[in-house]
Amino acid sequence: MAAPPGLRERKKLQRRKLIEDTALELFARDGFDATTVETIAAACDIAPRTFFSYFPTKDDLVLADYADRLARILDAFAARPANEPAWQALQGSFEAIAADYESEADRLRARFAIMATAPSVRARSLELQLGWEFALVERLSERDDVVDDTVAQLLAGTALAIMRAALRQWFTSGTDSHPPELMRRGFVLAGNGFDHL
Amino acid sequence: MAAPPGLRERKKLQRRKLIEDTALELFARDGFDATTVETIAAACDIAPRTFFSYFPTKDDLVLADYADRLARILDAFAARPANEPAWQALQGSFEAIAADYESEADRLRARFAIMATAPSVRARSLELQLGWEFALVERLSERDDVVDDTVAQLLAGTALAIMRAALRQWFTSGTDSHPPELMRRGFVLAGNGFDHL
DNA sequence: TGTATTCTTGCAGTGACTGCATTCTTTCAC
DNA sequence: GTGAAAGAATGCAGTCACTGCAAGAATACA
Repeated sequence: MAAPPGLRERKKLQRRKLIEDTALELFARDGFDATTVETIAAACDIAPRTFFSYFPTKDDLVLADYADRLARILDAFAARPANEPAWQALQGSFEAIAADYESEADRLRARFAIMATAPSVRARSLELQLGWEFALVERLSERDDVVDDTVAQLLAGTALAIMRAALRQWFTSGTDSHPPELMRRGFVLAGNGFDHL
Repeated sequence: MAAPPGLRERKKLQRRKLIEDTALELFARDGFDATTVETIAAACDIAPRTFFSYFPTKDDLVLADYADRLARILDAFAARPANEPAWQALQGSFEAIAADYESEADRLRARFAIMATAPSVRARSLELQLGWEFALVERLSERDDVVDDTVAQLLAGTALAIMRAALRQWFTSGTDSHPPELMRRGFVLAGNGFDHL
């Protein structure tokens, strides 16, 4: 019951993907604000009301992959050797998803463009990332080598900051940069400490 | 023309403060979502339309002090000795505003409560803080000791992460903690580097 | 095939926010 | 002081995201 999850389930996923792709195209063509939910619905041949049973908000549609992304980070983190230092484990996990990012450059670049013009999406993105931070804090707190909650928050917060910086760098700099490298560089810098800067 | 800035100007500031105070009270009493702009306007004896000439959005009303706050950070940063290392200058600046925070505990606690229940405010808060980050990156990039843009983003991003962690700590932990100390602690930890954690 | 379950849809409504035109208040030159 | 110019407050009509609800359609399952 995992391979063919029934017609209903299949249709739902299919439709979800259709909405996402269609909307992203419209956003790219006409802009995020200029594209109404009604327009998206019409382009997908669904009722406007139906849109909201697939995505909670228009903003969230743009960030639809964030949930999976978080799951990937947490999985990667959990898969790290138990005796590895916390910071190193974080670095490894984030480098792993950096590789994911690289393989989806186009989609992410489109999103970056949307965020540049739609403050609400940018804001929501940051809020979701704050959720990642909390999830990481939780995992970090379970470790033996991270006793202090403040330390856990600092580690997670810095890791996310590194990620944002790396992605920003990736998008603004030329095409010759690679997320995993940028991410690693950030982790190394923060790992060594900022005191000598 | 700076001391008595004219009746018009005075009334405007007065009214702005009235709206802010009234709204914050209503939010505390009835909740952020349950308090409509119309209600706020009625309580202030102004037309609903007028509200929006004082605050761009309902969210922004809650975060009305963020602009001043940023100005304070930038001022503090600019006032730092020129030969001081970048990270140390950041630390000094953030400890300075941490002192501000401590003297406004009540107001900030009220805001913290609002953010806990109103995701849009939380999101907007993070977005405004991203603006602080950019402003700091700009200032950092002007310095001789920060040549690399990635480094500037890392420094600023981490500083903001430290600030958030410190404030979170302040609000969740007992009343015996002090923002400047919490802030300093974060800066020291990040200053020393996370590699040994 | 019939029935329960799970969407999809339409409808009516709320609430934030905007543009525009109007009216009122403050300012300022005379 | 008076009158015009500038600025702010207001009212109105409208857009758009988003919601609850109830009816209708599709799917699952016995």
